[in-house]
Amino acid sequence: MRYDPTAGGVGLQPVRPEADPGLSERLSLGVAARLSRYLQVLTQAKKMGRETISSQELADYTHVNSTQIRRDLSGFGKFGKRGVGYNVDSLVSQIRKILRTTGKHNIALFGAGNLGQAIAGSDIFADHGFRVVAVFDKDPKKVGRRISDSLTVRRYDDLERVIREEDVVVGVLAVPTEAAQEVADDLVAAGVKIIFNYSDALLQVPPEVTVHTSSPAVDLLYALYFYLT
Amino acid sequence: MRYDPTAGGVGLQPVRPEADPGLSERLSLGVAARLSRYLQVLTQAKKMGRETISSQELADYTHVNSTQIRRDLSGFGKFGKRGVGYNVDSLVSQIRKILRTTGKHNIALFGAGNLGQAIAGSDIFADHGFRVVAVFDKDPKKVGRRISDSLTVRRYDDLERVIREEDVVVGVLAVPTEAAQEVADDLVAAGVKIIFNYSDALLQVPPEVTVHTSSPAVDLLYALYFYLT
DNA sequence: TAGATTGTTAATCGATTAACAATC
DNA sequence: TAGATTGTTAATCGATTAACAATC
Repeated sequence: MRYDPTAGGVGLQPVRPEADPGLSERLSLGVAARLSRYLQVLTQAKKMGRETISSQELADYTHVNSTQIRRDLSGFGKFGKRGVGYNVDSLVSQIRKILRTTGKHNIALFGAGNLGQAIAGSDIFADHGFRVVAVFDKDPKKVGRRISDSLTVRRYDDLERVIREEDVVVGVLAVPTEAAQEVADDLVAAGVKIIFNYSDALLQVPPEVTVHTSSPAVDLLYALYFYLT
Repeated sequence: MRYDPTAGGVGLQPVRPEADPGLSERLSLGVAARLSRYLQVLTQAKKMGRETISSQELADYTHVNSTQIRRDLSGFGKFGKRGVGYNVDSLVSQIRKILRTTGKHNIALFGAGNLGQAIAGSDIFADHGFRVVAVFDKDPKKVGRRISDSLTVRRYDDLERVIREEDVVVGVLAVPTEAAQEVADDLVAAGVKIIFNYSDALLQVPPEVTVHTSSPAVDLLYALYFYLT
């Protein structure tokens, strides 16, 4: 592909030193990253009513080489039909099975400002089995406010209890940069292992916790370089 | 690294077949992607008052291997000091020089809803030399509304003129999925070559136009896989 | 049948890692 | 000096690509 945002492919590491030759072998980071991206495009294609899709079309949308895509998929079975392509529905469920993300996963959202409301109101997460089950804000004036049909802003002090009761696995930070580290610390203390950071804070977390920082400017810089040269 | 969002590294392609051994050689996609990420961390580290940073710290924040980082940088000069690390300020300007993104670049934002307002109000873009110079919305009720100190929502019909007059190089779509393709078409017609898409639409654009679709759910799915296994 | 697209191989290229001398 | 960290090499592994037979 010409432009790869997850060009994070860039920067992969081995996952475990020991071998596990069975079917239950853990995916490499690269394969898992790419399968996730195929899933996103397939989900959207399904919404648009597409029944089949070719590896070339998937390549156009994901910026992953079409041969690479066919190879990634054929490693798990013969999902395609020659001369036709892949059935969208069936490929979605196959990849979900491979990624073991067929279940529902609960998210807690921090910050009920513009960004928080935008996230709560969108279905970018819902489409992939993630559900925002709680929204927190430190501003007492916002507590109790209705954010969507099913969400009301909660008191920040209830964080630990809510995370336990609602079985939250991911914390999403839509708070000001100055507040991000404190929320991250509280999430770590509450046992959350995945943090999605929309602020530009550099978060300090223990090694067992994964932080993903959203950085649209990085993608723009990258795109711009190839535009300028 | 354990977790690579730009793991887009995943899916890189050769840029040009011909060789160009001079100093003006174009960066490979992987290198450009990684340099962009170093820049983001360095910019934030600078904000936090850090004077030096080691390749190991950069590795922790970017999820790129520290040897890889030292190698990427040493390809352009000896920027570090043994036993000390890299000077943050000087590394920022070196990388900006390499990426040729020292100038200012103008962005037009589409959609003045929650997400659009969040983007206009943040400095994620501003920190990297991008400036939102115009905000558009199709809703007549929003036109004329003040979004920030310097931004007022404009009429969508003025798109072409504004893009020309303001020298806009990037269009950011913070519009509903249904509206995204139409805006993309109009941007392409106006000559914009980089589109940043926050909707989950699968945009159809000519090959010379680069689309980056923000997909937080993809990153979550990926992080979740390694959490579950 | 003809056209399209998968599944797969083989070759190349770049990323990743460990290791360590150089040096601040 | 002692400790830390860069710059660089060499080995390995995975991504990328072209090419094409298989087959829908």
